[in-house]
Amino acid sequence: MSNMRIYNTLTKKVEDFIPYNKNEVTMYTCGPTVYYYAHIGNLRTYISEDILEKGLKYLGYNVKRCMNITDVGHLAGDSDTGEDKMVSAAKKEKKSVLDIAKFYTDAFFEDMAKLNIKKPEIISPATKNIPKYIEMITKLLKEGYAYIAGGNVYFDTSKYQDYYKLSGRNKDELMLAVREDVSIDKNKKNPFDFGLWFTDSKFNDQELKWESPWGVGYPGWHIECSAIALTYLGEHLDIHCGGIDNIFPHHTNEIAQSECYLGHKWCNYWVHMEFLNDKSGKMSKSKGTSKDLRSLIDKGYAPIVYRFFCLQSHYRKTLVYSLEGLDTATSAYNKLKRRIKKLKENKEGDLDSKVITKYQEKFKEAFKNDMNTSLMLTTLYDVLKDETNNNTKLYLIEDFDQVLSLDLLKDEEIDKDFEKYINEKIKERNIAKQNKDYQKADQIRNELLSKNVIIKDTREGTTFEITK
RNA sequence: GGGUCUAUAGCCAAGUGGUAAGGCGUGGGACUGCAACUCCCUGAUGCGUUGGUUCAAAUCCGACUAGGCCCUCCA
Repeated sequence: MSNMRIYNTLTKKVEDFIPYNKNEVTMYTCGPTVYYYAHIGNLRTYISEDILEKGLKYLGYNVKRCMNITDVGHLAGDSDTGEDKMVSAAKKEKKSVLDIAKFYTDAFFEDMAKLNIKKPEIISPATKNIPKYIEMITKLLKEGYAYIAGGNVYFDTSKYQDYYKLSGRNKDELMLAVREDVSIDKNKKNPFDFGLWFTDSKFNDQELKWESPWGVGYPGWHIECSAIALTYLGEHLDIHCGGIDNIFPHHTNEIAQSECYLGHKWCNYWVHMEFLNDKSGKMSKSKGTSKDLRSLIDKGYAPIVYRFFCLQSHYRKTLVYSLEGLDTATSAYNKLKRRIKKLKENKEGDLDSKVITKYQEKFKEAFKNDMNTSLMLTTLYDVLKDETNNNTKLYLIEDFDQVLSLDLLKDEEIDKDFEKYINEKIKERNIAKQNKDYQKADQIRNELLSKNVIIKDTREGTTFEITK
């Protein structure tokens, strides 16, 4: 069997994927900062990661996946508030930082569930790993990769040769403090050194602080992911995922501190997910242009349609968010479901293993081709069009849906009373039709339509479909 | 200013040197009391522009143009 091929940011090439341990894959995915609802662009990343995990499993790997929840120490950029995001959200909502974290963590996993994103088996909040940060920082200090200045501990980027490898940058050409809200920290020896532990910063208004050998304080953002990944996934990581904006500095810094701590190479494959943009560019929480899943649902779009919308595209291409795109996806998704429903209503035939193997191979090839979800969907359409019997098709659809997770075979649940009501109305309408009382017939049809029930007149009789 | 990525029909998108998949939409037809659903038919002499390599380029190389993202908040 050929290997999966995936784009690796580290080498900037599509490469064969070969895990460190034969059939075992360790996968780390940067999780959310839980100070507000995750926005849909953010969720796009998690959808792609979900496909990656499930696709690897489909190929036969055991995947161990870990995700962090950032509930502390993430510096704020919101102008002059001088607070970190968690603290400022807590103040605004008059709750404690931990309450905020709990609330939005729960909301996050609710959104994940609505999008059929599997929960990673290991989820760890930043606040639960303080001893590991301290241990790592202690070792980095001892071995000279870090230094203390102004009460804080910093990583010394000049001690790590490959610091700019992931981002392809050049130290001399980076601009300092490009964003207005970034001020230059005079404690640093090199401008791109980064904080490992703070006891004194402009974000001193922290609710959560911990004892450490360097005083009471809180960890820097970057150490969190390294420590959690090392704790739960070991010294050799196969895949590290995240949004493309994390390449620099977050992932760059993770590599630096982890490899200096370990003394050897840490992670082989860095996989970055592109953005969901609107016509003006990036949508983000801080720009105020973000939308969360709730707002899509309010507009009448099903979460699963958003997943479908994302899968039509490729994870390494920016996808433009638009109502037109969502409408197109809704229409395509509903049509797809209807075709599958027809198959279910007419189950027949013996499973044709030859056909099954043929399409499974095609589906795998699509996934192995740098996770080409668009081609995976095309394979699904190929199955629907094939000459084979319905049971074989249904078998393949169910098989593919292990990865796609589009609820392809799921039936809408209908309330029994509602169903009875609809059937009565249909009977009433058919009588009206027989009497050529079309006004009444249309009136009933519109009435049902207003309740999201679509009437379908077929040769075999009248049926209905519930939308949403 | 530097880095990095992208550019195929109205939208999403395949294509990895051999003569432009697929999905949605649009238009036409069948069906229908009219619709909806379904079914059939329908679209790029063309792949941002421009040079080059080659028997052959959307695919490789160069230049240019446009756009995204990053340069210590973000997925």
